[in-house]
Amino acid sequence: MVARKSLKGDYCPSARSLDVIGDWWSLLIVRDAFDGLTRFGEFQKSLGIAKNILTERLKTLVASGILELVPTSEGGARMEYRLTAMGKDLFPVMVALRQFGERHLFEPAEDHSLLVDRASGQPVHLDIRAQDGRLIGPDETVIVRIPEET
Amino acid sequence: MVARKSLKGDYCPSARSLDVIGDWWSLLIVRDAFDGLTRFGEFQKSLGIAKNILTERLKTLVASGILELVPTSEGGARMEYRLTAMGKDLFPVMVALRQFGERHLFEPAEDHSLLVDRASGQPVHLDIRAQDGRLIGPDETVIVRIPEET
DNA sequence: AGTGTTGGTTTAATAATGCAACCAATCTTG
DNA sequence: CAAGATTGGTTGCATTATTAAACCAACACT
Repeated sequence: MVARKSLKGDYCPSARSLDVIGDWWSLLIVRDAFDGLTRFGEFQKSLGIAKNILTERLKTLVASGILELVPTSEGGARMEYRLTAMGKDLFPVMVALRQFGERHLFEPAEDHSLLVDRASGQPVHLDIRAQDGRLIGPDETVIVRIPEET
Repeated sequence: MVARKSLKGDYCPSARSLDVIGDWWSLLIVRDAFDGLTRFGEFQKSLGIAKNILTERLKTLVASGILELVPTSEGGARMEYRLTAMGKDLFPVMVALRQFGERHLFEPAEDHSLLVDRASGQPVHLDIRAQDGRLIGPDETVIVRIPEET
């Protein structure tokens, strides 16, 4: 595996994230995991992914600490894939992707799914704010380099 | 291009988003665009991507409405790639990816970059809230199916 | 007018992906 | 508890995507 450039060493946090979950299938697997799927066969059926590819993706997701392989809750010898705490931290990524899709990738008359607060049934909101609570857009931000403290 | 399954028809908004920007390079190009890069050569140099692939990715990003090709600000005959309004709506996705990376993909002593509010110099926050302002995690949400209204 | 830069295209080699067949271990049913 | 079905893969081959390098036309600069 020489070809595809690895971003592991990149100082940009987004690039590192993409290095881990930036391929075509990984985020779809994670989405299904958020939807409650846990078994190899469930992912395979839901995504229509080739089984060897699924095997490899699950393996790297486990190796990255996003999924873990635990004994199934029914107590059998079979295993299931579950989101770790780190995996659950991908929630904002999923919500952001979902909201972008909702906003731009559906026809007005087309039906789609919606993410709602279980308690109230109302849609959830994602926003980016400054420390003082102001809503912030891309033009009001800068990227600064934090040097390691020695 | 027959092989890779298209998710265009999927009812899940996240899947549709991934269909548009879910390949390996597109989000990195978008990240660079947020960082102010506009020219073919700038992207190519920044990413180290093969030029033919960059050509194709830029073409599809333009076709999807995320980038647009406009005459360069200096007035020459050359063109530059700029984020559209739709493209700028990917900001939350970039911020979410960045924060995931900051949290999980750097050693404590390693230096990295940080996204800050230009006005205050303080880091920006991304949160997911219910309508009443409560912070919401993955387990407090459900996905509901909105049927098209007829 | 000549030279370098920009923004590509083309070609050939290599890597990733898909697909179908196969297989061992588990689970279910009689 | 044996027989068949299901689960969770692995293997090999065909197809597709990506890369690297060479090439090229249009512009910009002097």
